[in-house]
Amino acid sequence: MERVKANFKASLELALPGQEILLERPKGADMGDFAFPCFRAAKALGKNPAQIAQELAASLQIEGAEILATGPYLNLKLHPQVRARLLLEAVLGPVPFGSAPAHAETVLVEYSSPNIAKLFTIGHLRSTMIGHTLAQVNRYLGCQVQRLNHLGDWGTQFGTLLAAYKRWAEQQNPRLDQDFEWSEETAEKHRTPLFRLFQLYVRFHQEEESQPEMRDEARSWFKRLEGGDAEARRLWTWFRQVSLAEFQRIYDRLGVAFDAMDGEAFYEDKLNSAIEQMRNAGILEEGEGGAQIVRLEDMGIQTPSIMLKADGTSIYATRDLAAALYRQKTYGFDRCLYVVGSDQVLHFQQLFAVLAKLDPWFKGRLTHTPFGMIKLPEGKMSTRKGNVVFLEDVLDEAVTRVLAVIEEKNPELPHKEAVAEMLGMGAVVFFDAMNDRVKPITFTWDRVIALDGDTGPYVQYAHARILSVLRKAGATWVDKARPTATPDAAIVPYSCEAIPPSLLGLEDPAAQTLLFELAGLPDAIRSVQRENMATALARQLVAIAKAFSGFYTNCPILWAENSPEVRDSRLLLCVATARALRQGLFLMGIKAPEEMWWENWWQT
RNA sequence: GCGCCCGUAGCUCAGCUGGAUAGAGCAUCAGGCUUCGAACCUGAGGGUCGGGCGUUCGAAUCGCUCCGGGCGCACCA
Repeated sequence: MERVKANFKASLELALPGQEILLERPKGADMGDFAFPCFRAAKALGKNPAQIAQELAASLQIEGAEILATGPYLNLKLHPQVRARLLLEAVLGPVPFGSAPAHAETVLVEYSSPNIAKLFTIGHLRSTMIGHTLAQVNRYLGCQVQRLNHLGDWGTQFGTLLAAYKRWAEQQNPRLDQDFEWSEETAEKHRTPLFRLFQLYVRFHQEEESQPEMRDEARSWFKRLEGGDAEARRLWTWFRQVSLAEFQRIYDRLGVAFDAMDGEAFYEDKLNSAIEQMRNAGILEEGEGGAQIVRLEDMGIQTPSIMLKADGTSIYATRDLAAALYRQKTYGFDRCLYVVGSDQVLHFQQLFAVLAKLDPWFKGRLTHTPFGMIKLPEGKMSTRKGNVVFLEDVLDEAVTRVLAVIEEKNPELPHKEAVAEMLGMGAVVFFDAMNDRVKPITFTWDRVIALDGDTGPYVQYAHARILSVLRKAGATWVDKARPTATPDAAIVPYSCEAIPPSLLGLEDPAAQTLLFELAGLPDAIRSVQRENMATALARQLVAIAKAFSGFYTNCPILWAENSPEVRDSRLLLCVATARALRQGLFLMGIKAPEEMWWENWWQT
């Protein structure tokens, strides 16, 4: 497929010397596989674009394809047989479809980064799953990826927590294992020490509004913590431990993992040298009220970056700076992506500006990948105010709804719970990717857990139907659509399949459309890497699933016109589609059940 | 007030390094299961791409401006 494209491009370069040849993907299979818009060439040559297209169509020849002038476009359209052969070779060949060979580029992806002592909300899902997808895709495309979880385990919030614990918990419930008499538990499953910590945090902020002096209490506790106070340290360690245990449970459920979990506290002993570097560079100065700041007006940023507060303690900017310097030394990265919400754009602009002043090496290597916040219909979510939607509640609700559908449509299905888990997760995670833009999302249960239409379960359903057909065709066919071994972090490995000489039965327009959409997958994967958004991949998977449905309803597979050759080519197309869907979902962290059925190849 | 982001079908959103007739899903309406999974498919209606001006052979896409919404703006992260 790539060879034909390169061939086409080379021919055009020969025919139009000096012109830059940019090939596009036509809108549909009937128009062709590659398109060359003639507008620019027309302008340069002072001719009508449609006329140029016709002249080129008459003069160019590519084996196995027609070259057609369609208005101002010159389209290369492969013969159906050739298209089928090239595509099946690409999907079923030895190289994972759409992947790229390993190369030396090192990409750091910082994502998830929850705050200790707070619970995972639906808001954390975005950073976690977008980051996971970016990490997977970059690895698939041959980059050396480091997945970093920059845990929020340091800062004034711990002062808040320590102060709150001392005030209300130490006497009443020092181990946080039972209810506070002043609180209302929300649900049985939240009755954990971490949830009690969360309650302390919320209460502190509520009372702080009427008693501003409590803020100083919190700040002084953080100062004690940063100063090495033994009691503060002991409690901090324990809070952290309690939190990590619950985070891990959620990561396991989401199938997300990290190469490093160095939180903010990890950089504590690296802050001084970072401050020193800034001082030596002469960019640190004293601002209003005695804080140490870096002025950034010359970089077009009016708000200076605070590096040390007036009381001498560090701030998140200090720790982010130290982290970047540490990563420079440790990984020598080419790119570092920060998958963090759009409410922090200014912070990252400041951070990148300070780093660029400190060392030009950083220029162009740092990218903030912002995403829109998730709002509730009644307004912004705020952990402090306690009006949040917890991620686990969303996942549980999704699974419950899927289970209800199963009971209705397929009550005999074995392993219902496991299948429901995969589909519920798929619905929530896929929804997030479909809308991966900077716009804020208003959370409503029905939207996030939709199961019909352009959703994860739609794609998963297409996959399950394919496997159902293959099961009826025989065990060897099922095996072709199954991974051959445990996948590594980004690649589901499949066996290489020989393509038979005859590929009858794929000339039907529905089959050709499916081939065309499959051919769009590599571009979609590259687009994820380029745009740092999962949207293109999610939408291409829907397009493939939709095209499969068309193929499935229009082309009989198992009893295809009494022709074994037709049957085999169509089965092969099914295998290719199943692999593409499964691989694509896998990159997004979504599992594809075979019968909406339990399977456990990824666990061992 | 200043800065950044966003206004596309009734609803939720794609499409944005300018290019083919602006596309999906949901909802509504009309059809399709004695045959490979109907968690599906086929069709219909539905649009001043927020308004205006500009650049261009060509603008949803680029620039300016106005309107509407979100976020941020020095010791939280």
